[in-house]
Amino acid sequence: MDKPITIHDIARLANVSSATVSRVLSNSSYPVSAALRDKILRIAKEANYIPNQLGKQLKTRTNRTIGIIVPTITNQFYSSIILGVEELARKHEYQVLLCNSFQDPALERKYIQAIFEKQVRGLVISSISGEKELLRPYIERGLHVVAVDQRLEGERLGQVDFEYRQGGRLATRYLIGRGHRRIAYVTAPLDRPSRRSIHAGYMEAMGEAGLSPQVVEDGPGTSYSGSYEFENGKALTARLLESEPSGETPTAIFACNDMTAFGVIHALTERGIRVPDEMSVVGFDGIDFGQMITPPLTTVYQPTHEMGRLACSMLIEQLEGRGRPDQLLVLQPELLERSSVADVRE
Amino acid sequence: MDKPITIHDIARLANVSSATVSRVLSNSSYPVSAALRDKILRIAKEANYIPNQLGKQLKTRTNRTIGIIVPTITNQFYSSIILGVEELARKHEYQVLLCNSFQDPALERKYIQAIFEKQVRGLVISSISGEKELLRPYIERGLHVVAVDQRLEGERLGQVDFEYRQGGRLATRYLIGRGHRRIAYVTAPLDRPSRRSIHAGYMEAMGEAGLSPQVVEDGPGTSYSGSYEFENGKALTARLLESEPSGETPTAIFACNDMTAFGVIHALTERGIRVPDEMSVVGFDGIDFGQMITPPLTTVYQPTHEMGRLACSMLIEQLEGRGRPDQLLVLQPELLERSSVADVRE
DNA sequence: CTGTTAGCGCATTCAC
DNA sequence: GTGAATGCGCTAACAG
Repeated sequence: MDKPITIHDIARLANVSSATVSRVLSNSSYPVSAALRDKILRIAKEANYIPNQLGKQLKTRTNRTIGIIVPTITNQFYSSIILGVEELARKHEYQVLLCNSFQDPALERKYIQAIFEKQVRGLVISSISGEKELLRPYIERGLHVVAVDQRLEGERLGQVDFEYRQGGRLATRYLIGRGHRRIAYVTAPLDRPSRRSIHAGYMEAMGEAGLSPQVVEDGPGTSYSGSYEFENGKALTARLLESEPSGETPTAIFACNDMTAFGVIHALTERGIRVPDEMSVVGFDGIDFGQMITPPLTTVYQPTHEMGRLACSMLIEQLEGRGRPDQLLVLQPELLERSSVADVRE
Repeated sequence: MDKPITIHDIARLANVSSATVSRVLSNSSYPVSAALRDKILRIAKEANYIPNQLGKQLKTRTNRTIGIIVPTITNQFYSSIILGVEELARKHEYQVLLCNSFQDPALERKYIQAIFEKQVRGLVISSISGEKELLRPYIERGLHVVAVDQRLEGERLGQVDFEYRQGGRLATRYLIGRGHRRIAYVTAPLDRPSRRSIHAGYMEAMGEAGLSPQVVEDGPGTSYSGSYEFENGKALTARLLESEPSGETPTAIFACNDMTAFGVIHALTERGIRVPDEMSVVGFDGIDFGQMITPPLTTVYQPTHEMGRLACSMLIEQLEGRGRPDQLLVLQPELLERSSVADVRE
């Protein structure tokens, strides 16, 4: 573990100046005679030269890494977004600094600060705290931000959003089309825009069909853990089933996301209620696991991987001076029809 | 987006030298009078000073970030490890540079190089290519490595390993204990140590019980995609069911990991074969999703989150000069009994 | 085409 | 206690 060799070392070895070495080794367009170039390249190779990017970065004020902040990587919804981001980052020779915020605004704040101090100037974020105030000072100092999944009100940032409301409508209308009249909506706390939008879409579709909505919502303040969504789906289903007079039991349950839908199906199966024969279930997300359970989950598909790719692409455009800093991309929902919904039996 | 302010700026503002500012702002133990300290702190705050870690890192040759390379973050097995790593990293004020290798040795190589160039000196890796040769030159130059999940033969690196063989035995013996005699083992290519070990454990347990093993292995060279494991589980099950005379059909299937087991269950269900009544299934991993499917998957539990934590802890010990660079930690398997296994009906 | 010089922002000798 | 000077490794003017 001897002292790492620098361009000066190889400059000495080659009897040239370190400037020339730099020009060659950094692929500068600056002209250097072929002879010297070859010689330097050869010597660098022999000496096993490895450039120190810190020096380069400090000098050039560029930094080929982008930060990414999501609630938790364990949720496939987010890991899929991250994969998309990383895929595009790789293509452009960037690397990814990953942060899990656990929906904790304090942590979020700390990470943003740390990222910025490391001179990272690109950030993809799925923020829950939704405080654009948090980001603003950094943006003013040159941080480029693309918000994904969660809409962030703010002028100077890119957004890859999703038509959640339309998704809520789509799923609900689909169920109505299959003959369902009593459709429950089961949801985690309506404390963020995306959830409120899905809920609104559900309400709208129910309203236009003259049906009365039935919403079961978890109370706020539940601490965030890896399997919260799943447990919540189970709990809410229990509540739904027990609170209603049996004549009023819904024939279909629409869940705010796939993980919750898994919990719903689990609770149903546990009680001997067959899906979809006795109860239809629709989720929201379209994560891969939906196809692995029995029955495969019918759901509203969100192109997470694509969202990650787009967000990263947008970000890199900004970082490299192309593209406007306030681009808004809104992706449209699609219904992913699998096998968890049946026509209602009259 | 004006020029960022540096310690020199605030030195000027406070009428002191930048050295003094540095001492105060970097929490140096070096003595500075209380009066100056307060003044500098105040001015720095007013000016919204944000330190540039690049400068600091270049000078101090420290770098509070650790790299992590895994095949793919989309597999909950790995995302859970990462979460563990990140959790401990956060506790020690480190950040995490994430890389997905997609089991591609070339990519792996590229990432290691990039990480090293960024002066990152700590790496947690779940390498598939298993070439310790790849790592050696970097280790010699000061990279600290902890291998997780996949054993890497090499002297100068930490390892958090798992008793795969014992896990294979455990699952197989469990099935035998429940009365099964024809137990098939369904696996992705036996091209890495962990898989070979599980397989060996299976063979051993079958042998000692005087039973004949029945192994279905996928051919090598399949390209890696997110749902490979699942698809493979389906395909291998189909092969298993079709190749055997019906009298020889196994009563239980042991899969090399949970995702594969999901595929197995899926294929079974598709064919109207009920789990566990007509066929028992055991997985390997213990990922969260196992409890969300129907029936909940009985499996060999691997404490992935804990593995991530331990790996990171080990790494940080090394980075900070404590702890030996060749520590080996071997975690023991446990059987996670859920509902996908039934006693065999004679 | 090549070399000299001067920093990027910071921490750290060494004088005082 | 404090400041002046130096350099981490690299690139980018500016001369030649």
